[in-house]
Amino acid sequence: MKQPSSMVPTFTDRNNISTINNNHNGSDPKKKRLSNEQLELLENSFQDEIKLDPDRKLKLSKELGLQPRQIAVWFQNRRARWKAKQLERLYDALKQEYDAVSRDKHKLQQEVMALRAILKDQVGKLKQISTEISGEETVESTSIPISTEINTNPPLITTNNNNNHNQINSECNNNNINYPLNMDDYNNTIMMPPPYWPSCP
Amino acid sequence: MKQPSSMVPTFTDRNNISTINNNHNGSDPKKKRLSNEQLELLENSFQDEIKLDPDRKLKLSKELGLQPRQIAVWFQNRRARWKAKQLERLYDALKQEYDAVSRDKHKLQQEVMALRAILKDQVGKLKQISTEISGEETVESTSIPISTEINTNPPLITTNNNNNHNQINSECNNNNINYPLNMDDYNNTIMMPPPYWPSCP
DNA sequence: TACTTCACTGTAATTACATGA
DNA sequence: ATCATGTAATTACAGTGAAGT
Repeated sequence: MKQPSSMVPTFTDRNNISTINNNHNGSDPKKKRLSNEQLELLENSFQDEIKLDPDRKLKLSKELGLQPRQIAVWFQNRRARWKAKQLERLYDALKQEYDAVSRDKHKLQQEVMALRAILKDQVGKLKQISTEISGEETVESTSIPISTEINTNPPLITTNNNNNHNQINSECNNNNINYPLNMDDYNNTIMMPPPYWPSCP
Repeated sequence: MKQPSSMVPTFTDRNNISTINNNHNGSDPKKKRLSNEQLELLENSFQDEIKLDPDRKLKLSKELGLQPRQIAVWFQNRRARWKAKQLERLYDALKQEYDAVSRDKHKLQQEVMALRAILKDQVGKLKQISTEISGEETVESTSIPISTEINTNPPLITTNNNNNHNQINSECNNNNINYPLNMDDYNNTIMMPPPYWPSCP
């Protein structure tokens, strides 16, 4: 139905894929992406120190032929990216811990049940014996403590079995509509209709 | 009806400000913030459907007086933001689950120890009695199962006791240097020297 | 039929700018 | 001034489906 194709010249320039591009270290008026060399130096500098003092800024500015402003901006963006990545890592680590503790809990539940069974058995024996004798010393410590209300639930939180919440995107034709996106990341995990953003500040 | 200067008090009126400044380093104001009205409509549309089909795009484009391209870009960025927020929410939820399971585990450990103590006591009694009698029926089920190697560790992962990994930033003078940023989020949790990015092959 | 191209979608990463503390 | 954070826009890549060959 929609086949006008009379739109403005589409900007879908997926051409000029010069594989290992970024060879233009000269003076392009439109130069957007930083060259690999520049990136490498910036990256090294970042690894060295996540913060940028004015001296370093000026030094990098000269070395890379970029405006000091660009250096500052790059560092700010880099820190933001790093923080986002950090959250991701944190999540993964926590997930592992959670799984481990979950397993432990399950094992302990099994053990508690087993111990209770044994204890019951022992108490029975003890009772029996003490009855057989004469009932001289009735066992008094039959008070098996009641389990202190622990959730015997299944994992409860879904947390997506597949750990990789990043990059899945393989095939996800949910219905007839083709969604090139992983709905995995959208409707997954738990509740929450789209969250209506922190709507003012 | 609607005052042109500052309507919609629900949002911080940044659009007013944007009319004033926009004079940076000798560049014309190309960057444009969307008006609150536009944002509201886009936001509502986004809440309605996180994905943008061409029809809606055109419709919004006309309604808001924006290029279709801008609508698409806005939705893309909005999805990215939403996903980041989602990860944050996921983390918080998982953290809560983790804490709950941790508590359960601890309780179960206590219970196991208590049960073992009782059992030991019972077995002792049983043995004593059966010895007193004559030793006719030595108790055979003395095999208390060995705890199946469960970590009795403290939390192990730090995961920042304070749940709010966002916005802490209160005071974190780690050493003498004062970092205006929450080093909480930087050097916290675990290992990992700054991660040396996927160095772009 | 299969293969290639085109037009478009999407994500992910980047760059740059704006604002508030 | 810096920084964190939110935003807008750009770039690069991948996937899809409808032609065109």
